[in-house]
Amino acid sequence: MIAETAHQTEERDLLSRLRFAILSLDLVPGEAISERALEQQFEVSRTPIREALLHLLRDGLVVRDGRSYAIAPFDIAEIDEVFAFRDIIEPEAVRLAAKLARPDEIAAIRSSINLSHDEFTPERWLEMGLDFHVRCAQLSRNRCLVTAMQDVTLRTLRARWLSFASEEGRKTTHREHTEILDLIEAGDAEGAARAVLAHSAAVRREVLQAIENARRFIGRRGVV
Amino acid sequence: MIAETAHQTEERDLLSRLRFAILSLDLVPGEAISERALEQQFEVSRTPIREALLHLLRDGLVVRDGRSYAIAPFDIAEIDEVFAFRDIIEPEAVRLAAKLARPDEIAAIRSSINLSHDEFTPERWLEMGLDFHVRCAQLSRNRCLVTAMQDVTLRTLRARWLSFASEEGRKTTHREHTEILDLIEAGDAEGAARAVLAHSAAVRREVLQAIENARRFIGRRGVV
DNA sequence: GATGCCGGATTGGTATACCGATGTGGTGGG
DNA sequence: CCCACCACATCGGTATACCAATCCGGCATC
Repeated sequence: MIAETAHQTEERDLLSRLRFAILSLDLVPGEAISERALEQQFEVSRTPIREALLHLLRDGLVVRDGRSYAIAPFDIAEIDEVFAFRDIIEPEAVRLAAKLARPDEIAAIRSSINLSHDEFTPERWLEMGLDFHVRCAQLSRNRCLVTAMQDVTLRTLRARWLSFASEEGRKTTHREHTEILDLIEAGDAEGAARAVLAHSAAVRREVLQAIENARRFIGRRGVV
Repeated sequence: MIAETAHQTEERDLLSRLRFAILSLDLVPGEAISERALEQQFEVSRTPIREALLHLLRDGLVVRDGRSYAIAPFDIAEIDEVFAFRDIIEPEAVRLAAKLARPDEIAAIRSSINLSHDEFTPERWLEMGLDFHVRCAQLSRNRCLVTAMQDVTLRTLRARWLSFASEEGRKTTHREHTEILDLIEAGDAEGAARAVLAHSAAVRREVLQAIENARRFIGRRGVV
């Protein structure tokens, strides 16, 4: 079990490295990329590159026009659709969570978000912050909701990356997450649903603002 | 544009062939499969096999335990979760559809389901029958809803395949689909939402019944 | 006879060679 | 000077060779 992931580590590592390169805008949105260029850049063969590209394609960080790949541009319309979709599934997810969650599961999430709140590294914080919603979805005991929530977080990942910097935003997020968790723990399904919707709206504003602020850093083809 | 998909055809073809082999129970649920065995069986190299397996993994028709692949067993719990998830997203999808759909789009879907009703080949019929819900989701103008609906249909694809045989079931499905489309066209959002829920419940019963009937054909490891 | 160990067969992961298609830049002709 | 055309570079798709890890079976030993 210890060495079991050794062969996966490299592939996971490549996926993470590629994803990080996209998130950090090292690979600029809208830019065409080729398997062979990435092969040289990341010093691995095309086979794992292809596999990673398929994942990123699924996650919406990479797009294909015809035969060639490109870094996905910021798509305001898509982000709107993602948030609209989130507003459909997440209230229902936390309603189910409020009914089904066990205290120890809630405690685990609570310690997780407190931990991530103490950690300062932006990378860790972002991953934790996104993880919260997925872990809440897991409380619903519905795997479809979990994967859908994963999809939602992944598709807004880059936009949120733009907006992680603000200390105030972090504190707000932590407070709202805690509030949601409290309501789930109290079994208040409707309250949790409302809190989630409010949180979603706040994040949406923050994200769209961040894209607007970053617009000049990104090329014309970087925002659609 | 005509020959543009020539190179894709083979890969798509492999994916379709593999999927068909799984759906038709030619590859039995729960059975372990290896890339090299498939390579010989389908007479293509491992590279496209790997790619197809990744797709099928995502669609839930193939699972991994550790390092090796296996045909996904029928997972009753998962099917329940899929239908529960569908009951969350599809009512909202048709509500949006009822508000946003253009008459020509509805007409296109209507002719499509009538066409598929006339076609007798089970393969074509199944694809059309599943396509209906995805195309309704497209009317919502929300790509997340579309992909989620695609996911839902794919994850129940094999189970529905088991239950496609009945002529009566086909007629019922066609009638319910027509009814849903009528309500969307009339702009009756709530009526369409109710009709979709009723249809989902009917399909769910049908599917679970089909699995129960097929239980003896599938091995012990074929149903979880 | 049971058990433990070792060796070969098989697995997935990776690297690489080859192919046909596509797009592009340079050159020659109008 | 402009346009058409051809050669070449490069792309993604495919096939295949190689590797390390793992699994299984048989043999030797207790």
